[in-house]
Amino acid sequence: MITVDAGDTLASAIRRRLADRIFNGEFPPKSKLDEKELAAQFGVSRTPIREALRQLDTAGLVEIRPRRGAIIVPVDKERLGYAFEAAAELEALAASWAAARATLIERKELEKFHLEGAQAFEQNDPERFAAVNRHFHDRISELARNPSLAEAVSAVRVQTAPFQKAQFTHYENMEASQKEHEQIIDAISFQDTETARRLMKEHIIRASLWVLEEMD
Amino acid sequence: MITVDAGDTLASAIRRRLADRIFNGEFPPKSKLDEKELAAQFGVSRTPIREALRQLDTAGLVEIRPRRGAIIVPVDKERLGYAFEAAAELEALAASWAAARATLIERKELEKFHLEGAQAFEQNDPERFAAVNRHFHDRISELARNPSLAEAVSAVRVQTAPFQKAQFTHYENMEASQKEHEQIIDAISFQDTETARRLMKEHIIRASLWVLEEMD
DNA sequence: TTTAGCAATTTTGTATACAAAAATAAACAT
DNA sequence: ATGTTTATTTTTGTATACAAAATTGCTAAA
Repeated sequence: MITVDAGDTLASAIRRRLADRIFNGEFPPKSKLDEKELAAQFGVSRTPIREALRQLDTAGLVEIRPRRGAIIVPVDKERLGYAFEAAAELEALAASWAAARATLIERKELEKFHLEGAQAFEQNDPERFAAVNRHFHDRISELARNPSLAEAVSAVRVQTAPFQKAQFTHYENMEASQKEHEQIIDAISFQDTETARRLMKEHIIRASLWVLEEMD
Repeated sequence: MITVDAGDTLASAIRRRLADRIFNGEFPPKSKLDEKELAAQFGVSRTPIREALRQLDTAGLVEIRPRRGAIIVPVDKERLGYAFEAAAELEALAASWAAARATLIERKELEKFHLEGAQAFEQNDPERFAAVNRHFHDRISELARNPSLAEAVSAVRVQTAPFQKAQFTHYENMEASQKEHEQIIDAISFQDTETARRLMKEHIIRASLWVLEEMD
């Protein structure tokens, strides 16, 4: 049974819950999302389930084919490669704009993420490191001060998100990622837009290669 | 009354129809989309209308606030500026990738758009010129050979599309746009990725300035 | 054993019904 | 006239009902 706080609807609460579960990789790709089953699971009728599924469809998280129901969108290696390639460019752009547009205080505050990452790294806590990593990238999208770009970045990340979790189980990856974050923060701090752009692009491509490597 | 061809659903047909009408600026910003009224208009029940509206919401074309209905998303000048800024970068990226990745034949076929544009220009047909313009940009997104980038481009264009129609009513704009297209096609033809990128960025920024100028 | 065809079952898509919140109108006081 | 409270109407959100397509399972023929 799902509960919904005032001023919100069942459908949107369910949409968020489902999105979270999909991000966490709870549903294997191609697995079917049965409306009646989900309705029973959430303790509601099919109506809000259907509305949630339709929204997840246009958001790119599930795929609905007419009269054949919704399935978790199957992201094959090729498609994932495209998503990473695009993400590298978009986030690189965000980093360069962040370097140019964030205030000195905001740039300084990025150090916070570096410190939190260092902690997670020292405690060898990949779960937490992944969370810090996500927040770091989100923050840079914000600091780029362009909502349209931020939306584009997060739309692309929808594709890659379910796969990024695993990459930090390798100790070396956490270490390398942490170092790269430090350099990126430096570039942004000193408003070195071109270096920020280049480092972010390299950073994401490197992470992409790790993820794709795992998929063989 | 709406008709729906086999293998499709009312909801998705309605979604497309509504999207078209919104793109064409048929609904003024902030105008309310009444479910019952739309249902009567299309000759269907509220159910497919609601599903269509929810999808248009996540696509960014309308805004639904809980229990207060759907309105045409009000794109103010500031928001539009952000969208154009992002569009310039994304389409510039697409142009550079198209220059690098399209086949010789595909690159040659871009001339077709230039010819069609020239016709529309000579006949002083802004409507048709705008259509050719759209197809030209779409084609370049395709030739960039990255579906994720193509999606990002079209998502951003959702914001700007309703405003782009007007820009070619000015004869000079058509002329300038046509010349710029020619240069961009040349750069792509010769796989000059950096020139393609720069020209496309300038091209879109110039068009953006025209549109924003009109809004005072 | 496999495959083709058909009936039964399940699942989706749409319509309708009803409950609850929001918008509107009406009555009243200031 | 203006503003405030209450009653009425309208609109949205969710549940349920029903029709139609898709899936499943069965039977029988090759």
